[in-house]
Amino acid sequence: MRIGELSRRTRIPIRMLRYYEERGLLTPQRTPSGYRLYQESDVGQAALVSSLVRAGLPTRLIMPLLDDLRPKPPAADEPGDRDELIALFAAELARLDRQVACLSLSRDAVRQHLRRLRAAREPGCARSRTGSDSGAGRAVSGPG
Amino acid sequence: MRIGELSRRTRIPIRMLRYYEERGLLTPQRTPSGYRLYQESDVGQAALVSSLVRAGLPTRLIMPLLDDLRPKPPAADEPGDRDELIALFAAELARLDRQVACLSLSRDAVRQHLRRLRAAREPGCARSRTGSDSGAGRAVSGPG
DNA sequence: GTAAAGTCTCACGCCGGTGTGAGAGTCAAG
DNA sequence: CTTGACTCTCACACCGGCGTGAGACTTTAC
Repeated sequence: MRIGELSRRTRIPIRMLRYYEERGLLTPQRTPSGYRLYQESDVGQAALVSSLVRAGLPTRLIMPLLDDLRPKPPAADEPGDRDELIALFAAELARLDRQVACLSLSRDAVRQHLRRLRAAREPGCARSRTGSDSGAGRAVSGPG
Repeated sequence: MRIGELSRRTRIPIRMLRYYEERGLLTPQRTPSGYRLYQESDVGQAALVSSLVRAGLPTRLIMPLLDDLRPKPPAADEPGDRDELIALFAAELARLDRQVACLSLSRDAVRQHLRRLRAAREPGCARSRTGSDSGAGRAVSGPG
């Protein structure tokens, strides 16, 4: 499929799909005329990438993550900077740990705040069903 | 205390402390000569703010959060944009939930990746106790 | 052939969070 | 007084994620 269809199906702006490619997170083929050609599996991949990006992960980190999550043979990287890589990822892991902690804390705070906000709204005046949903979800969906 | 001490104690760059003030997240008093004067309680506050920011919360949302967490009388905001605020925070909450999930996933993947990396390095050579720490934590600490 | 929709690249710009430096004022210590 | 550490404001700039527009080409539909 071409970029437009992928965009429609994933709800990811075309701009972003190109951006992901620029970052090496999506590697569509090209038609002779230069149009990007995506495969069915790219739908899931794109959604995943988008999800990770929105989670605040730097794209640099997403790439190796994708490599790791895919059914890839434990092939030969360049051994040599292994130690360096290990250090890098260890640092990254620590950072992620901290970030998760912060995030959880923030989430709890927001939750708390929301609760109060909602409680404070209807002290007595019954105001049946003020729409208070939160259209979340449906971002990462498998290609099926 | 002045900004330098606060910076040392919170490990937050001075620049950022000023930035937080600019955003209304920290409101130090001033000496006659213009120096910022922080109180003991600002240590915790600053740490919290920093934590929230690093978690990806936009500063605009942090402000009302802080208001909420503080021992404040349930005073009169402008009622009117309440609904708007609620919607906003609901969306933010959803975002955070997703973010936490994604982040955890990523963290696990990184962990996994690290494990493989490390395993691949020492196929046979016993090398007792390869240091594998990750100095996380100790970001948000209460003032006392 | 022509029009319309889709795509390409390139490039500018915004925003939020940060780093950094310049130039001036403040304060404590000698 | 001078000196050095600290602080002030202002301002430029970077980076990452994103929007948007220009100008050219491709594909599709009539």
